[in-house]
Amino acid sequence: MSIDMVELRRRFREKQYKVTPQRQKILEVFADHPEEHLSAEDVYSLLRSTAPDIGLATVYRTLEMLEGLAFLHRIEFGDGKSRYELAAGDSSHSHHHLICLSCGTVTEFGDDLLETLESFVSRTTDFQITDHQVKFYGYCGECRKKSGH
Amino acid sequence: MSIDMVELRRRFREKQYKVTPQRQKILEVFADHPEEHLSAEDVYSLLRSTAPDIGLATVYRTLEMLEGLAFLHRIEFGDGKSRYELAAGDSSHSHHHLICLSCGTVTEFGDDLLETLESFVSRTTDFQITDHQVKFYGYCGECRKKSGH
DNA sequence: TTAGCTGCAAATTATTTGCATTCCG
DNA sequence: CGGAATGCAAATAATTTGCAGCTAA
Repeated sequence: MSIDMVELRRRFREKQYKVTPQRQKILEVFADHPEEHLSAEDVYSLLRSTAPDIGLATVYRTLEMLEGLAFLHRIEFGDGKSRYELAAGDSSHSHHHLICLSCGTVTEFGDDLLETLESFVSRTTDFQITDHQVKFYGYCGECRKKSGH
Repeated sequence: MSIDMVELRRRFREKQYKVTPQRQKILEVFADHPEEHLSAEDVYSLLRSTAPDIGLATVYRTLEMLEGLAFLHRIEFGDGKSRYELAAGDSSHSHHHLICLSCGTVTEFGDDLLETLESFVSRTTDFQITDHQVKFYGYCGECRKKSGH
């Protein structure tokens, strides 16, 4: 996956953010690791080889900013650290997470059945939904085989 | 809402946990604050008047234990602290959270449309789901009125 | 009696912030 | 040039842990 630099510059300019090499490198890390849920520390480690001079504080500041610009999605899996993933380009960002209670593995599950629920909520409340997040907890195939859950 | 002490003693005995006054007080706090999402610090503060000698560490340890026993549900709203709420007695624990991006208010939304999605996942993957968590982000009625989102 | 609890203080861990310096636009 | 952004180190904030003294079963 690669980053649309034109779109990036446009969105940055809008908020008068500067396009710095650090920010580009950080986004690249996500582009190079699709389907992964990276913590600030993860990103920092992954940058060690390519750009060893980027500070951890910069990573934190950049992640926060990129989330604000909707380039990244923040997810909390309950392990104490925030994790991020590249937001899908368009609207169909709908994928959910299956979290195994036994081994902790997180797998993706893409689907849009949730749209039904979303529109139902919109219809029955005065809440305007812009985004959603779903997590399923349970036992993955591997673990079920091993322990028979 | 009140706690079923018989059930509690039964579940505690199973894991040989002791029924201490501290643990009871902590559960009472949740019983006295339904529909709220309390952090460890919240619980600790609420106990100040009734049981000023309960330490914060005990609160943390108890919350973790009660989550393990499924007496409590843990939720992360992304504000840096874990929050807990009383798990509904039976299976119909299904209520979701509507999180306002503008004012931060979290409201409950009870529904079970999600069962459909859950059974679909079960059917199409080898993942056995035991629980789920849904969060909707958007703008609440109040804020929409004010800012016209 | 005794394994499990508790309170307290000290230790960790994730994240934030102050500030002098550097750099994009 | 000038306001933003960066790196580093120090500061916070949430949660965890070690330990000696308690207490439920």
